[in-house]
Amino acid sequence: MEQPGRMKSMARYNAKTTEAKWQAAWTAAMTFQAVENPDKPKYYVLEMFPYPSGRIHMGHVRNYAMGDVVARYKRARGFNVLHPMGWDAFGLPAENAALEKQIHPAKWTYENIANMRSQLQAMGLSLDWSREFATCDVEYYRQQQKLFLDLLKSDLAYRRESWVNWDPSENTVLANEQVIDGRGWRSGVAVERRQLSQWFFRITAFEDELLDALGDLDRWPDKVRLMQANWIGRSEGTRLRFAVKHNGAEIEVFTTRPDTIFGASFLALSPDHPQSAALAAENPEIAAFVAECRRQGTSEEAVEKAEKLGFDTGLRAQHPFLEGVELPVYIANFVLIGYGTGAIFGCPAHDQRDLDFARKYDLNVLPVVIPSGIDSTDFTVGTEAYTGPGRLENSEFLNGMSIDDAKGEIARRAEAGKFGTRETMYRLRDWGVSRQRYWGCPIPVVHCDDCGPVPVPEADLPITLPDDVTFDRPGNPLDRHPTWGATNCPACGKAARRETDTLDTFVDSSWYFARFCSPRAEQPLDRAAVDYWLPVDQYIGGVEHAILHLLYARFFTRAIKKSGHLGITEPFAGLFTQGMVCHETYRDESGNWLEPTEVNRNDAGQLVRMDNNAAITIGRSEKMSKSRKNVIDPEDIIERYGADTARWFMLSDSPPERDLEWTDSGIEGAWRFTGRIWRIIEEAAADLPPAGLAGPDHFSAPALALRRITHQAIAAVTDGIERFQFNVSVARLYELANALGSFKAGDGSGERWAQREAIETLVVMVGPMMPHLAEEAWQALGQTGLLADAPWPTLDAGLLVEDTVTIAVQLNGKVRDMLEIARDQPENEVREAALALDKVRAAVADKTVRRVIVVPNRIVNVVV
RNA sequence: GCCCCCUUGGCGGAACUGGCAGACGCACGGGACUUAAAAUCCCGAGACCGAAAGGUCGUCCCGGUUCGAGUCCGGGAGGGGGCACCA
Repeated sequence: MEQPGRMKSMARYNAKTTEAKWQAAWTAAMTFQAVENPDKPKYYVLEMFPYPSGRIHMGHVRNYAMGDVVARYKRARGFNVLHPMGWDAFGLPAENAALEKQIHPAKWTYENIANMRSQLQAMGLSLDWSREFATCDVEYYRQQQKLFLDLLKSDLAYRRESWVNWDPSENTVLANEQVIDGRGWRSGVAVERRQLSQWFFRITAFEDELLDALGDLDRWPDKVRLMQANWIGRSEGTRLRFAVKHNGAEIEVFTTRPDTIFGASFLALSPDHPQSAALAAENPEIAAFVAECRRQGTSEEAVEKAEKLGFDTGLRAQHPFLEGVELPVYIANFVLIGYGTGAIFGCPAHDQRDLDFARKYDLNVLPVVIPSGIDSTDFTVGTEAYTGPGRLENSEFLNGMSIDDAKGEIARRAEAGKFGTRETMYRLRDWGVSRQRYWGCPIPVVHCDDCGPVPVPEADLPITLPDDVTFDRPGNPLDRHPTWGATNCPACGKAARRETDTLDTFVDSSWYFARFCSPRAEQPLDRAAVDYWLPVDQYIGGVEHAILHLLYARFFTRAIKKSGHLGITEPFAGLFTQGMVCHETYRDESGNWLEPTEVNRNDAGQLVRMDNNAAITIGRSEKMSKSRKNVIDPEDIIERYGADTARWFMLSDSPPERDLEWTDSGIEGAWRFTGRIWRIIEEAAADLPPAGLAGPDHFSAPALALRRITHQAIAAVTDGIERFQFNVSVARLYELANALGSFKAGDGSGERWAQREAIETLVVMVGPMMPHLAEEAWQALGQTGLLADAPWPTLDAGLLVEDTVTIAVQLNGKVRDMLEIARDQPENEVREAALALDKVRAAVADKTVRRVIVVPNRIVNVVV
């Protein structure tokens, strides 16, 4: 195969030198440095900042290619664009690297940043690098510590006990992903759940607001808004108190279905419920059962999927509405302590989990909601609970009511009898921000035996991480550092210990977008700068951040607004979530994954191992990942084809929100197109009229036709970018290039002029996607300024509409013929013209025309 | 388990608000250029029947609404995502 760099044809476009040339030109002219300018409309484009893993991957290329299209396009439309870049630089991988490679997390991180920065710079992104920072910069986390103190002041940060995954052999807290089948990923030892005193942010203070405001985020994907709404999980329900028969205790349950109370056949407590603990203390069997439950995973999924298990405590609770009816009290593994009251009443007929449980423990299943049209005596519940609509039966005073009325009636009676209240419950829990790790922002608090936790005075900030730490032993290096933790209480002066927890890295990413407005400010944020730039007009990133990062950032914005750091409520006015980059997977005969570079196509067209020509198995396409070895290194691609080609391929074909399939032929096609554009320009440039010349009054037919195509392309490409359909914009650019490729300019009036117009339009509109090639072409066309500063082409709407239209003529809904007719003809004329067509006459023949539907300029449907 | 999304030629996909399905690209076939190849350029192409003209079928499956459905509604199948310490 021919090497791209050694093409012998007339196209001498050299991506490597050209890209470097224009990158240097943009830097020299400080083209992308953003300066506040109240006279210009601002536009803040932001891609989710990367974790500095050391190398960019194709997901980054796709993300930043999209963001750059928006940034450069908005610049061309006259906006003052802010497009910054930084590093989400704290987190676990640096500590893992420290452990594995004996390299300090800071050194590892900053080396990675340097490497990735140069990789990103090779992409030719229109970034303002003067605003760059990393969240592990002392200056950044110093400002973050101030924000933490403000959260403490406004009572949005607090401390309480909470459950964690504890690895007893490594003496460390594990992330969920570090727990595999209930065991620590490194130690292989069974993980325990343990309570630890930890810091929390009171996100629940904004739960209603965070939910309700989703409705106004109309430039967010519905999917993300729905995921956040489900996450917050507001539900209206009733809290009911049940009296326990023999010990006089009470059990409070929360239910969203109080209407089904007469179908209740048991109560169930979470294993983590205080009463379960009390019972366990007296009964070793219960203690064993609770311990068993704690070995099951903590995620909602694990809890819901596990076999429903219960333990009959022997306690009996009085039914609140049925004298003499007692319900057994179980401890059950499917009741979550974190939601509601940690106790439920079970109505098996109308809840699947309760039904599964009831079948297992042979409890009564009494239907109390009957679907309309079915007699209650005919209605039975087998293995599937009935959760649909209906009327109440078998329910005393509720009989005949709708579900909603019955819910209201129970709540009223419970409130009147003082054994229950209406209540709104949320699934959302406060945000636990404590991490027992080194590589994070130290929490600026001192623990004093007398005063308790005391905030560090602002003047004493930053609390910096000590450099002399080791990772040869498990556990938190801050905790076992010989001197770092020792200090004096800011309140009483007595000897005290520093907080050794660091902040969740989601805190770092909850305000970085605001810091970009004034990255060197002495305070966390400069009000004038954030008031000018915020909110982010277009945020772009992976859908994997749909819930946590975006919800935390929305919370944090509200939290720091309370302290006056900024004035906005919602940080991201527009959000776009891109799809992943995928590639086929390859395995050899023994099932080992193979990299694409280890695989070759043989003469028979089959993929084989490059080293020994052995057959391989091609697996389905999956997200590029190191574990499956199906990765393509962007650096190799940029080295071989150039950044423009890589960017163009990322934007072609696949809709941005969907997954993109990486193929060799796809990148080859993109690369061919760069050559094609360059040829079009080289062949035409010499014969074009000078730049900036006014057009003639009259255009020949071919010139006019080309102008129509040009302006139709302007409309379509612009629309595609505005609607985040870059693949459609790309297709329209191909069409324009195709039209130019076959256009032969003759002596007809305005033909050369129309050709220049079309070529310049192509170049300007290709600019946001392939900026280097476009700059080079712009120069070749005799332009003196930078294309990056050139305006977007102006649409002449008069050239969009043709004089005649082709109307499809249908008979009973099936297309039978076409009708060429002047556009915007009166309806009756179109109808007559259609009926006069031979095919229509033949088909109608002796039948009566019952109806003729005319859609102007589109379609005629003759119904016989 | 619960919640959500997706499904259109050999492939990626296009189709504004219910109005000509398959734009554009990839792969493929034929041709031009070339000693030859590569590159480039031109032409072809949803499937089936047909020499052709033309016809029939066709947007995962089944049903519905409508003059008209890829698009709206109901049911189903297959694939994917999220579910609280990965970032």
